[in-house]
Amino acid sequence: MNVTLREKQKRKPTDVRKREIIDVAINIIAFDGARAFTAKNIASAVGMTSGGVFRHFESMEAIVGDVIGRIEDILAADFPAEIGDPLERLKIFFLNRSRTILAHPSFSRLLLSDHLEQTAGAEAAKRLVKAKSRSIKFIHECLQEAEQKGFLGAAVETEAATSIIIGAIVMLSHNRQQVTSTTKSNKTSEAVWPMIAHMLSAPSGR
Amino acid sequence: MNVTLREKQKRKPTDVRKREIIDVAINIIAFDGARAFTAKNIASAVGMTSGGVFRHFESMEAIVGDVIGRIEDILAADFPAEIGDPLERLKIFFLNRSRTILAHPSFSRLLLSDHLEQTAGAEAAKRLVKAKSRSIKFIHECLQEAEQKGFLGAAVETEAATSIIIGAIVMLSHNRQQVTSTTKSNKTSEAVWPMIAHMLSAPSGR
Amino acid sequence: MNVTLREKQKRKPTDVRKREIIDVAINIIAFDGARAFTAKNIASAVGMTSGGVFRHFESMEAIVGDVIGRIEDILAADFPAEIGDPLERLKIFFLNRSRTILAHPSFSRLLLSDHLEQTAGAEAAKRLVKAKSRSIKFIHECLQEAEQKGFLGAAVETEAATSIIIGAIVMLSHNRQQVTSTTKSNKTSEAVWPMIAHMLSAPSGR
Amino acid sequence: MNVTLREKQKRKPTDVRKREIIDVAINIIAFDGARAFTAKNIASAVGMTSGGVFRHFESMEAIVGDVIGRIEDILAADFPAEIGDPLERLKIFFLNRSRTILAHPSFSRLLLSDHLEQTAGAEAAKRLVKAKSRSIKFIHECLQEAEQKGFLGAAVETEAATSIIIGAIVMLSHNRQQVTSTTKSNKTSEAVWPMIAHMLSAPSGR
DNA sequence: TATGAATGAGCCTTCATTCAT
DNA sequence: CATGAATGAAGGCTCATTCAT
Repeated sequence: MNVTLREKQKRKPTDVRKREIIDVAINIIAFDGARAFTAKNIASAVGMTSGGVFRHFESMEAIVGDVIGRIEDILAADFPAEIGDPLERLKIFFLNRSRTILAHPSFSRLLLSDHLEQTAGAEAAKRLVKAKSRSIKFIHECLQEAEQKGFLGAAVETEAATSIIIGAIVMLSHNRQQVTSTTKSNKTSEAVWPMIAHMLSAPSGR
Repeated sequence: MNVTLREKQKRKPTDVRKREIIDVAINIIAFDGARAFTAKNIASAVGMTSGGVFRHFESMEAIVGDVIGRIEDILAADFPAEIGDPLERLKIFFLNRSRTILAHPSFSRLLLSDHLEQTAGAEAAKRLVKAKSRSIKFIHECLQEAEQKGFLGAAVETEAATSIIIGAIVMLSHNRQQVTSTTKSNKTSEAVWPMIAHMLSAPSGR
Repeated sequence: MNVTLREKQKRKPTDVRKREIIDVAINIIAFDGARAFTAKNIASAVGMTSGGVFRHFESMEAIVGDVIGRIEDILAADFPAEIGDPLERLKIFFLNRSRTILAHPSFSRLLLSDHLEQTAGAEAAKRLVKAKSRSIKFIHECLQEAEQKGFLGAAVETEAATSIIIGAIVMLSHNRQQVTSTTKSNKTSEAVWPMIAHMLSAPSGR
Repeated sequence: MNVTLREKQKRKPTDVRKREIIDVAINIIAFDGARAFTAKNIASAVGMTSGGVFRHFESMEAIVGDVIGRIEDILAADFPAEIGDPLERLKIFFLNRSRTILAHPSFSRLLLSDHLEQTAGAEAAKRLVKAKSRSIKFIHECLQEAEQKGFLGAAVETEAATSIIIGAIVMLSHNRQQVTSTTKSNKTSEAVWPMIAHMLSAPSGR
């Protein structure tokens, strides 16, 4: 187990370093903010000097570009394959996305904060916006379909509902300094969907 | 011809300038990001030179401090006076807060972005966190009280519900690049509370 | 006379500083080479910190731009007003230019070295090239006119003569480490035109 | 199909590489300027990585040293063997040097630019200066001898003449952006010496 | 012999902050 | 109260150089 502490001068192939840098960059932007997104911070988190970063990325902007790429990929995996029932489809998406966000706590912060948009080049920023709105559109479409099929309660406004659902997802990872104690957030997240489902459903009486 | 060229050359008392600077600072941080929060940007938005800013504030950090102060004040006004029915109390708060946020679109962005926390000094950051969690606590307490009084549906988890409600509020001002067309967002926001109310209600009737 | 040695924190208006910087820049590029053309070198030669340079110029490139502007102006003053006799016109130009170059020893180095072209932005580089070729064209046109009027010796090739004349001018300020002792270069320069005149003249015999 | 892919992957002995590097270095300094004289530029022109350069040269300075060595050699070959008539001797030198410069267009640029002096170590710089002044001295001595023997026109000042002759040589390779069209420059160069000869001659006949 | 990762210094530029005016 | 010049500390990026592979 004493496999040495030689922490100096680790020489890793670009692929590895690139991945490390992107990971670190995501965390820095998400938790320390755009202002902390500096070459030096990245470098020292990865165990390098700032100059070394640029052997792997042409510029800071390029890093953000790849960060966004990574986000695109991960978010894209949440969309469920063809499922007939729109509410079922929505549920699957919601649970997938919740899982994703809990697995990558930095993500929702990133998605919400505009940090990325502001650090990214124009092209990458556009891609990010597109990735974001894809989720929104997906939710909204599910709801519209459900509405047409009469699955929704009369008082349900699809746009408002979309907004609420997204808000619910976003909040999942913004739990740090909140009521919730430690890892109970997991349970919390499980309790959320049923309530949303109830919200969407046709009220029996009233 | 010398019809009041005063507009430039304006030499204003500190009180006025301070207010201007804080307003501008809020907008910059909210919409252009922490990176754009520079003395020069502030100054030129206010119609000054960057040097002049420091006649009114000791440092950039001091500006952030006052920004947070302003936020504290505005948020504090949303809490309703003593109202018996916890759900009614919650509703009033929700509507107040919604109105506040729609009136100050920069606010929710600010609250969410962590920009402030990261730019502020330790003391101010703490105050901001407290202001944030006060709202959360308020919501949660309303819900707990309602639960105890049997006003909530059986499936309602107070923590999850808190999370959803906050999410709904947050989303109100994050509508820019979304489905919603222009000013319909106002209507959308009005449609939100009924749905939440329904979500909280007992499945049967009320 | 003891008007102080306070050399610190001299605060000068932009106009003055701009001029100082341009002067210094010319000398650095001319005598120390493009590699020494750094903000720090300029700054310390002027009595500033490197950062201060950019209060007066937007970028290094902008400095080069103005340097070229200055050169354009000075060179432009050498062209004589309308003079009938082409050889007389040429002589006046030659003497003007010689005087100019001896007064600004850095100039010919600058004009020859391509240092500037390489440091300048595309637009400024073009202007410089134009300024250079204007002199060449001027000389060549004088010679062509003289040729047509039969003022030149039969063996005189106008292009070759142009080349020689320019070479003679250029050499005037490249005398530092040469045979010439100190300031005799002035006399040398005076001796040059007669020889060129002789070179251009029709040989009496042969 | 495996018909000699050797072209890339070339692994060459130091001798070859050294020569390649020096050649490339000369061209870069001459045409792209001192600022472009970087290990990376050299390496990529030679088909290597920048690191590889230092297997053949200890430092950039060492490259410049060898570049100067090469120049010394080539320039040295221009001096004619013992020839009695000083003007004849001078003519031979002039033609040799012209040929040399037209064959190595980068040379005169190099000689004039001071790029080398500034990039070279002190010792190499001295060698370069010596190589330069040797030519000047040679010309001047020819002229002085000619003067003593009464071969020169009365108005001929040896120092001024030296200057003109050097200028003429220098200009030979600075013809790029000039009047001269393309390859006529060759002819131009041939036309130069007769004019200089005439300039040196006694005004009457010979 | 050559590649490719890494360092450290240096350069351009921006920025908070100070201060003479 | 405000401007404009100046400083010093970063920050992004390049570059010579080293060295493991």
